[in-house]
Amino acid sequence: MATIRDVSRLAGVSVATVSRVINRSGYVKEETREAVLAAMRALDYEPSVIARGLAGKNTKTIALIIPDILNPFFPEVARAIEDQASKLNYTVILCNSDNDPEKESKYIQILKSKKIDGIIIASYTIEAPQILELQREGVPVVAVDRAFGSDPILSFICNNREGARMAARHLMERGCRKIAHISGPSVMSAKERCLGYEDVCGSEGWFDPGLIVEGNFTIEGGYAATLELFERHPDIDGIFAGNDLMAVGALKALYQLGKSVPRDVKIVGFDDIALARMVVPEITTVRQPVYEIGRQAMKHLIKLINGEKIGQKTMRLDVELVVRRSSGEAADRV
Amino acid sequence: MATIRDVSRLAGVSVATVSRVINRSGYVKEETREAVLAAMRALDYEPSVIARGLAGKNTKTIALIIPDILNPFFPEVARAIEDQASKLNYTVILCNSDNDPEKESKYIQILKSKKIDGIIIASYTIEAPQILELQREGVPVVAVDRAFGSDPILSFICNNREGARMAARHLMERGCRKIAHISGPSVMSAKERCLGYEDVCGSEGWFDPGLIVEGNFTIEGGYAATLELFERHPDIDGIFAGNDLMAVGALKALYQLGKSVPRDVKIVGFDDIALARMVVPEITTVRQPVYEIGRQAMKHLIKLINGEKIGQKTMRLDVELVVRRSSGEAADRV
DNA sequence: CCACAATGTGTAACCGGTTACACATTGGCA
DNA sequence: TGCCAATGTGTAACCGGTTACACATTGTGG
Repeated sequence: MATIRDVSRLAGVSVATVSRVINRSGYVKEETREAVLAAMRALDYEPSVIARGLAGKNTKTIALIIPDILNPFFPEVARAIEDQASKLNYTVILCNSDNDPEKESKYIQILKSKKIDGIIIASYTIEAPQILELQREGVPVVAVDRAFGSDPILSFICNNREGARMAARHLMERGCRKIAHISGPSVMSAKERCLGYEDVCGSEGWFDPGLIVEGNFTIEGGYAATLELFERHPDIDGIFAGNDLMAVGALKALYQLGKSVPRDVKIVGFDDIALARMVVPEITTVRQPVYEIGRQAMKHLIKLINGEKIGQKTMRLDVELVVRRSSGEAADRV
Repeated sequence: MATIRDVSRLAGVSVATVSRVINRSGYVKEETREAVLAAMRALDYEPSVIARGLAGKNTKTIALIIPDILNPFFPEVARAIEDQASKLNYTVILCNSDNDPEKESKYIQILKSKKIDGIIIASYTIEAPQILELQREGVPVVAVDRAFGSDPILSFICNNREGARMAARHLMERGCRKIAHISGPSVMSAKERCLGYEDVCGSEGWFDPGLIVEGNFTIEGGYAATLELFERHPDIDGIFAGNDLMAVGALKALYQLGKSVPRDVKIVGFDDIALARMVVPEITTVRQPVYEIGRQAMKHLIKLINGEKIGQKTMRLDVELVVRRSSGEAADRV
């Protein structure tokens, strides 16, 4: 690969001039510029990102830390972020943390030694102090799907509580008289969804705290939670699952129990991952604007990288109810 | 962050000695070694991967080029590779190519300028010459889920043909008398699966070339293909789909047609992605050892990176039939 | 006891960029 | 016309490692 010195030699100028042309910095006579560009083309020259990084500039690399790419929610996040990154000539390092603080720390250590420009993190385990520490060391961080209260951390999440209300209201409108909630682990987004459910159902005559069961955001969790729910309350006719995975688990459990969806029980999930449309019946869900969240996260990370002073707080994006078969009319065939 | 010179100063030795300690190269007196290690610890020193890379060593970074992380097959590949990479202190750059040769080239260009150590590629579009060119430039490449005939390219795939035979035989054993095949796009693995199907079914009395329909490896493709198949052959009682996504599409189509699975029609997929266990009924499938493929790919990529001379050819891993409900006894409830 | 290998350590060039600073040259305005 | 700002370009140090080479020092066999 050609180096900047090869180019400078061929163009008959100094390396500084070539660097100026590359970075559009300082003064360069138009004539010289052309000569340099010609030389670059002739040599098929591509600046070394490594050398640039060492010399104190961007490495054009960011890291995405997620719990597990096998969880179908995260490929959507990853794709959105990678798309944006790629458009901006950035490259994304994928890190699966398994929500293990130790793995997380190890990764962050390595990422720092690689001088990455910034981190987008979606983790249930990482805590504010750790992120603030990173920021202090000069590493821009943006969180997604995770909020941090009043700490000055930029994060993009959706309006969980309002979405949950929409889901619960929808089930009520469809005639459900006993609606259960399968909640997620005790992270903020799961709690907010639970609160939204309580906002709508908490004051109903049929409400009972036993209608809320934890499902760990997994299919298995949703399955087990549903079996447990029906043991306690055989007359449940609506389930609002804290995410789509648990909704799918609920679907399987109901099939097992011999209940028909949506005739006997209606289901609403949350997230609108692709899986929601893959199962039969397709699942009604609250769509998170995942792609938009990824886009915004990346966009703002770049701003932070470029040293722009922007407000570091929690940004909430609107959600949308997507009605499908799982909450449809009982008469519907498919 | 402390630098190697800080460490050398504190330990009272030269940078060369520190470097020797870090790399376990050359001679270093045990005493000196300890002093250096102590200094490193005291300063919380971590060598800069960037500087190392510039100085001609590994960047401890590899790239994974896949068509699309949203296709549920690829998170499994990505996870396997990332796990291995992480164990070996490597970091993975994720690239979605969308099977677009232009995007692919752009990525490869960037990756080279980042001096990554190697590439693992899973792409239907990339062709042998491009990979050979990369190799010539000194970039180690390993392919997964893709073979390249006689070209000296190391690739890991599964035994598609034998797997397809297993699937077809299984359907026959389960009593199917008219088995259709939904094939994938014209890439080698899809073709091999089709051949395996023909090996088993081609000589049956009921066989008809019209029983093979292309489904593009997508859910929608599988759905459409199934509708088309049943229009032509309403008496089909078994479907071997070239991958699980198309099997899920077939499942949806059959539900739509009012056919019961497995009573009226039995389905077998291929890959054993997590989705196969998420739908109802769970799908019988031919399991690719995806994790093992990822592990091997990464392991061998490292060997190539380390300059080991290893045979550059297609490696086939064994598959396994995983019997689930979609091909189960008609009497089965779930 | 000496020659020579094995061991131990430091100096400085190098990887390929960026950039502070110095040094022209040009041009506009008092 | 003279002076100063704006423009244009080059030199060389620097980023933080690696490593060839030079130069001790120690150990060993004849």
